[in-house]
Amino acid sequence: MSHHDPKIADLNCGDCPIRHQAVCARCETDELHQLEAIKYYRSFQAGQPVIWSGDRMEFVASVVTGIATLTQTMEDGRRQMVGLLLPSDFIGRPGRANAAYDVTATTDLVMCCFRKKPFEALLASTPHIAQRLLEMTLDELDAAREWMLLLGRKTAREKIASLLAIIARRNASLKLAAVGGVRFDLPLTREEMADYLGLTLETVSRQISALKREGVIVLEGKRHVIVPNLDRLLEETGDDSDGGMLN
Amino acid sequence: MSHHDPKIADLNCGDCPIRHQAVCARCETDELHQLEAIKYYRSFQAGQPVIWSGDRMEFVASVVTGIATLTQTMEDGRRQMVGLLLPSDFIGRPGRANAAYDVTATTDLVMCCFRKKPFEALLASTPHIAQRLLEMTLDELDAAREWMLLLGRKTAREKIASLLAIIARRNASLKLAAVGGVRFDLPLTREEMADYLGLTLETVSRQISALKREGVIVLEGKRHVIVPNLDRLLEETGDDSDGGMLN
DNA sequence: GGGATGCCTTGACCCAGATCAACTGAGCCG
DNA sequence: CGGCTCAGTTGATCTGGGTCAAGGCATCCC
Repeated sequence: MSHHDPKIADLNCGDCPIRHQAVCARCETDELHQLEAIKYYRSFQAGQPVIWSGDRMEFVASVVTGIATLTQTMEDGRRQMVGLLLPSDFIGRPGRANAAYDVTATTDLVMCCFRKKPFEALLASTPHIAQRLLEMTLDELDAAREWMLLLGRKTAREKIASLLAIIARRNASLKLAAVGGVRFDLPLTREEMADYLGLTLETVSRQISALKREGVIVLEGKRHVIVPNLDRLLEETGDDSDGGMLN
Repeated sequence: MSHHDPKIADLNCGDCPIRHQAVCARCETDELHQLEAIKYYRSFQAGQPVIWSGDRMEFVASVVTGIATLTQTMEDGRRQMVGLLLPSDFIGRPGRANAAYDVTATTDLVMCCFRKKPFEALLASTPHIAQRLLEMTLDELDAAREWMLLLGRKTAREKIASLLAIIARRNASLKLAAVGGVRFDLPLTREEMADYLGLTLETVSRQISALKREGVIVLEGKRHVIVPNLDRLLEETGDDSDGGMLN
């Protein structure tokens, strides 16, 4: 990883790729300096655990690059992913000493960590940080509730289509819906998808094959997906067509 | 309802039953006066809709007494409850003009509403309100994630046991786990339970019958539940025995 | 009283998705 | 090169919970 980010360890907040999306988004330059004083970067390789549920957490953090997952595990091994953390997403909970979920890096990951105690102090003294964190938490709550509908009521096919649509949409917005369809790499293994969707990996595989067979998606290798017609995919998600204009 | 709350409409915040749990929990008396200036009460009868998803919302609110539900509906009628709102819980999202979910009163309900615009102004100027709202939102996010595990991975029996345990625990804490077991009334119909748990009402009914048959619970009528042995019920939830010491 | 309605229960049957198992293919290492 | 591991696919079979259908039992209203 060090070859693309040779200096990530001394990255200046002003040059940070998530400067305007993360908890620090609303900070003025002086507020940013205060955050800068308590931050440090940590990197993880794809597949590495970041924290185990129940571990003491000495920091909170923002994802800078890469993807992490939040999962819960039952004693008998059943697993449910409860969050997918993308760049700018926040990890940890102010006011809580121990992690509530397992956090794992699914791709190479760089996190911007803040020591917890001083961060909590800043939260109390810097409304811009508290406001932004509230806003982000409300967004996550909405996402969690949307996921509850998926887990409780959608069919396997709808679940897969919904997951692909979420990833596709995220990439479509960046890459301006190129002609010839949206294309992206799946950041998750079949098993991780299964844990996210409340399915088994076999069902995930079968449903992906079915969508491929019917031309809704095209696969290049196992991980690279091409969506020739995004509306077609969206129809398969079970959501109402006009993506519900909130806000 | 008016016979227990003859003067709910001019209740003073100092006498409010949720004074120390709701968004206002941390407010000093002067801050409370500011909230008091923009508040008004609204009552709903059991079964009444409070807001429909997509409706313009001119207020945010706290539940004072009674229970409300948050549900999402798909075009074809599949429904998933995504939140159960108990006294002190917060309704609405600052910064959002339209409701994202259907809100329904499942019992007679009294809400303490704040006009949205001035509430948002107070949020920005009164850190005690913002802090409390952040804390409450983080708690709801945790609850939503726990529910994701239930929806994605638990069996029908575990789902029912988990729901009963949540309600039982809430009552046990109040009524100091009386000898002879916890007892409570179910605040939800079988169908509402089904919508909460991602099941059908028939399955809910069958699993409740099974728990009754096996002596895990005792029913008095359709709605009154007695849990002779809370640990026994907890074993059926699938959660790890030592309710995971967070915080 | 009797019909209507709402909530709940129970039975019979079915099917979507889980489970169990075999197999492919790519990368990796000795 | 051959064997190993890891990720994914596919088939055969099973089953938990859904679906469809029939009743039960209060409550309410004419």
